[in-house]
Amino acid sequence: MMYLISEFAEKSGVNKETIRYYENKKLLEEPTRTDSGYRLYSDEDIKRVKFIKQIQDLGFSLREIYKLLGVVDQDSVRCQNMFDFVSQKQAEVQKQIEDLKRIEKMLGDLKECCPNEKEMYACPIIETLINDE
Amino acid sequence: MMYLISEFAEKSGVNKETIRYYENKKLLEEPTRTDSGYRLYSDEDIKRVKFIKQIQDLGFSLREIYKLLGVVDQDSVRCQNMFDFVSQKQAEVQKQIEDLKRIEKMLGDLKECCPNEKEMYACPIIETLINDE
DNA sequence: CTTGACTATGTACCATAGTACATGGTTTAT
DNA sequence: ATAAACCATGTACTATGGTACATAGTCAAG
Repeated sequence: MMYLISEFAEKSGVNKETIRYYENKKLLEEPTRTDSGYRLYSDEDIKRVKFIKQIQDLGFSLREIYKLLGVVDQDSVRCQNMFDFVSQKQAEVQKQIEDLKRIEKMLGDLKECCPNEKEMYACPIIETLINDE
Repeated sequence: MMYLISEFAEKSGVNKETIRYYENKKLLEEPTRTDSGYRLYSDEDIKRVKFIKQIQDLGFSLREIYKLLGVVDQDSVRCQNMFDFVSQKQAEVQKQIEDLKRIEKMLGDLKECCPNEKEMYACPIIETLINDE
């Protein structure tokens, strides 16, 4: 069962420009072609695009996915590599969360320094930000 | 005390292309100029750039800062607006944290499904991601 | 045998936040 | 008076993840 690019894109849940973009970025192999040069895709290819999308949702960049797929395509020790990959990303995400928590607290602190009369001209938030060096 | 663009940029902690970029984006007003057209900046301008940088670190985009500075420059009801601005961003940051927490948990779950023998060929993580539709 | 729908390629464009560079004018120092 | 060091402008380039479009070839139906 082979598909032309439009049907393939639809079944994969992306649009066809994205397919070509992924091909260009080496996330997808060069597909087989018809005699006239039309790209042909299989169900395996659909799985691959869906995999890309799934893992992209987990915060992986296309660059990271590219590296990961290189590992997957090698088809050896891939389990260890996948585990390490996920672990590293988890650590990154944990750090992002910590960073955002710090920012969230700072925003809360800024609100705290606001007086109740919010119609005043002098804004303590602005003063705080400017003078806090 | 007036500064040429290089000294101004250095005192502000950004480089001079960034200054011109900010001017272009209307984050900084058109500066006064020398007879020959050189930009001249004051200590007030330095405060403004530092303010931009401070609030940028809190997760505000330049687009948002532009709007915010519009409010600040009007110099009326600015405290209320500033308070609302910070509150809204805090809510956004809280949502980002929740999203990242969900992702962090999913990454943890993926690791859980890994067997102890990490040398195997079949990778449960990959299977999970492909079949999890 | 022509029209419409599909495909190919390359390139430009979107936002974001700048950075870098080419070309030309100005100022300062020797 | 000339070179170094600064400034001006405009444009192109960086990364990211695509989207859109112009031009041209292909395929199926009527």
